[in-house]
Amino acid sequence: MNYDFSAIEKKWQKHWDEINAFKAENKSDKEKYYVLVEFPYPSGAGLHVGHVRSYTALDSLARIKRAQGYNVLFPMGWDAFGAPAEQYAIKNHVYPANMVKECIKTFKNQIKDLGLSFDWSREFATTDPEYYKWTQWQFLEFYKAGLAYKDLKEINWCPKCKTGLSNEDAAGGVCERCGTPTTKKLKNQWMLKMSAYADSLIEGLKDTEFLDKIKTAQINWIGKSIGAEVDFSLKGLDEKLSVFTTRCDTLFGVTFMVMSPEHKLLEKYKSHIKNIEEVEKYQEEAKHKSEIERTDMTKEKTGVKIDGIKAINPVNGKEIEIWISDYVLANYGTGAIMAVPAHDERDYEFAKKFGIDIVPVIEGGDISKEAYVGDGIHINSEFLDGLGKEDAINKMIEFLEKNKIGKKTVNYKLQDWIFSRQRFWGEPIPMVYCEKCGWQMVPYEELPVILPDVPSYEPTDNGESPLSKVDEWVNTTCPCCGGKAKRETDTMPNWAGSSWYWIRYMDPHCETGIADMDAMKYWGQVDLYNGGMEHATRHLLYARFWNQFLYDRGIVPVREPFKKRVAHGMILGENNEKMSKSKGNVVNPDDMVKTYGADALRTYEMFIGDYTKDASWSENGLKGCKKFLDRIYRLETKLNNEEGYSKDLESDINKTIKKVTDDILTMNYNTAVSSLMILLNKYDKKDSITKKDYRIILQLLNPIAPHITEELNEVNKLGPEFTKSAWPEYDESKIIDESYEIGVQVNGKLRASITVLKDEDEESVKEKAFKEENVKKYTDGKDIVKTIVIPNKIVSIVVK
RNA sequence: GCCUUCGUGGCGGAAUGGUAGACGCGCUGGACUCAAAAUCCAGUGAUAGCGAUAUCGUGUCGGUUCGAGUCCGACCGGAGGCACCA
Repeated sequence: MNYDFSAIEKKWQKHWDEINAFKAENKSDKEKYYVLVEFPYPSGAGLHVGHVRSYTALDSLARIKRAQGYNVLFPMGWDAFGAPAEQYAIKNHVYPANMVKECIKTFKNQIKDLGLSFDWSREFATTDPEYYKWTQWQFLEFYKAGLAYKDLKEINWCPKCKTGLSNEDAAGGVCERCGTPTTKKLKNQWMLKMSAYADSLIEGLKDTEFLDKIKTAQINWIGKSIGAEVDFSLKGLDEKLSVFTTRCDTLFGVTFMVMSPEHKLLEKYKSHIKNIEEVEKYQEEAKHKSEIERTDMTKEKTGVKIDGIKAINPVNGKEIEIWISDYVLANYGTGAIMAVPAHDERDYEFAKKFGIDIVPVIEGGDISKEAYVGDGIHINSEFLDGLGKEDAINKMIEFLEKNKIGKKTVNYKLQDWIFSRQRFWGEPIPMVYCEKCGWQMVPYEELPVILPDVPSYEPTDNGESPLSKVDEWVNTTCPCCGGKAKRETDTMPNWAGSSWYWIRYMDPHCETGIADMDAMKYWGQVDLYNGGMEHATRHLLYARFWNQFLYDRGIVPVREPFKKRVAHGMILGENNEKMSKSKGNVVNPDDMVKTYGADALRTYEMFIGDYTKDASWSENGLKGCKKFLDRIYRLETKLNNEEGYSKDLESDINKTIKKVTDDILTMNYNTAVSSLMILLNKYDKKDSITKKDYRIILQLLNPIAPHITEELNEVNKLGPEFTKSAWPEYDESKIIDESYEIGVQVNGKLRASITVLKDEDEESVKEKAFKEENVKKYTDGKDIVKTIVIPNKIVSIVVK
């Protein structure tokens, strides 16, 4: 159809800009609604059709909420620190800030072309000094609270990126950025004491409406486990080796102990170890293995027996061997375990390989074949004999605590957040080191610590940040004594800027704090937060931790930042595979907007399928949606001069108002679009429609296809602009049908269908059912066992 | 291995335990046209039949129910997450 959709779209986008149609006010009598979509990384590749999907989805929701009288905050900004900009800088030897500016410009233009109702007056980038000033300020808050500390730590190290990584960024033993297997490296790092919030992060989930799978992912990541710490004394030494166990009831089955190769006691008692060379060789090997190699479960167990040191089992005084093996992790529990080969698969495998005793203490299974990990009655366990698992654990803890050889303990997989990166493109950590005074905070009036330009953006081979080469920046004076001091040259991780950005949106230009308290109190929680599943355990956990900390410091008024979290599905290529340049299946939203228009692209992406599930792209599907909009356009030729709704459309119209409203607010966009298609089909069957008929279908479609609907509403003089109109209500009395066509089943098989009045008398419905020829055919001459009439639904006849 | 999910036409996908396949794509036939595109009309799960209709049909096998895509159990397959966490 030839109408100039590009001109129409441009016209309305310009108009909305001019009248500030989507500006959210911080002072309002209206009820607030805060919709947030994760801000994008403005990469050079530009917008992806996946962005269009989630942005449009939340946009249509925001538009309805506004029309329903809410003061809606729907902001957009840029998460612009991080790898791609830095990679580009390294390659082209340019300061990343300029490149980032260019990318943001492109991204923003692409987003603007889609007619999304973002409040652009609140836009910012995490790389703006006005923004990262406050990121640095908050770091100092962590420091003041004792939750930011520098520590010599075994950290995850990516040999390719030459930087340290948090545990979250090195999940699975590979670097999140480049996929290189990570190794361990001892390094002085800034850490945030996230572990202090482990329980609080689990507890807080109760106050959110996250999807269960997101909650589960977080709970698993935090990995809380309740057990006991038990002290084993070392024979002939005034020393004890502590272990953490969830099964202290199996203590009588302990036949050896295993320390991680990194365990501190190995260094301390070096002189007592007769085979120290062998031990050190093993330690060296473990160090050079990548995390993947170390945690590969299919590999055979390895280990070295420590010759010269033995432990005493505290419950029975038996002497047991101590081994070192890399299947024991240094950073979980105490870094050492008590091994119960009879009832633990890993210990069993180890014991079998090295010929260590296996003593069963729980009845069941056959320990000559495998470790028995099931429940059962305790045996060979003196005072625990005859007890079940729960009782035995309780009794043992009581025993341990009474004899001061152990206590009940809780352990978490969640570690402190490694917050240092030896990279250039990140927020400088605002700390100064003075030989005399130690670590000092950069004074508040000197914030932000501006990221300077450097001669080279590459990470250095010695594992220091490129910033360390900028002498005039590094060398400074100590805020405490005024003497010579050096700046911290590590930068913050990519996740820092995104850990509080939703707060800044509430008051983006605030100069006295991260945001004004009144603004934060007004906007409160984000009502709906949309983002990818890949952020369920990283961004979302960091952000919640950060916010809970701010809450505890009295800086923000709410403890949980996000009320509801939803995740969109991916848009795959036409070949059902993830879109990628190498597969050549990337669809560029710009091209689609040019060819079919933003409205058609938006409608298609809403229609493509279940919002939360992956869907594959189909250009024919997009064409179909363009056709739908063309048909909507053509309705103008059918306008008559009658008032109100057409009588015969009233019921359908009211039903559609209800359906579209409910569907969009519950994010069932595909069925919202389809119900509008159904309504259009009804309109098309008629010779003419009224202005009111036309306006309502345009208004219902407006949140999804905002430009063309405004245009048609205007040129046909149907009513005020939709951005200035209240969302329509439906008339309950009009959506009730007067009659229904219902099925008649005989012995569960459909044999006929009859028309009945609403709530028609049961006897009369039965009568109609039995009058049907095809029903008679299956019931005549048979015993009618029973007849079930479900009002307005179905008649079910059972015969014999 | 554990956890979470999902299995419906040629395709994307609809279905509060109540007439499976809405809506869209594609395809077939027709109208309009010199022709094409666009548009409009009709048809479109499989099998049999001119047809009314019948049988089969929501991954497989069972179960509950008057009635199961939907609930329960076992299994098969795909996707995602976790995984030597003591």
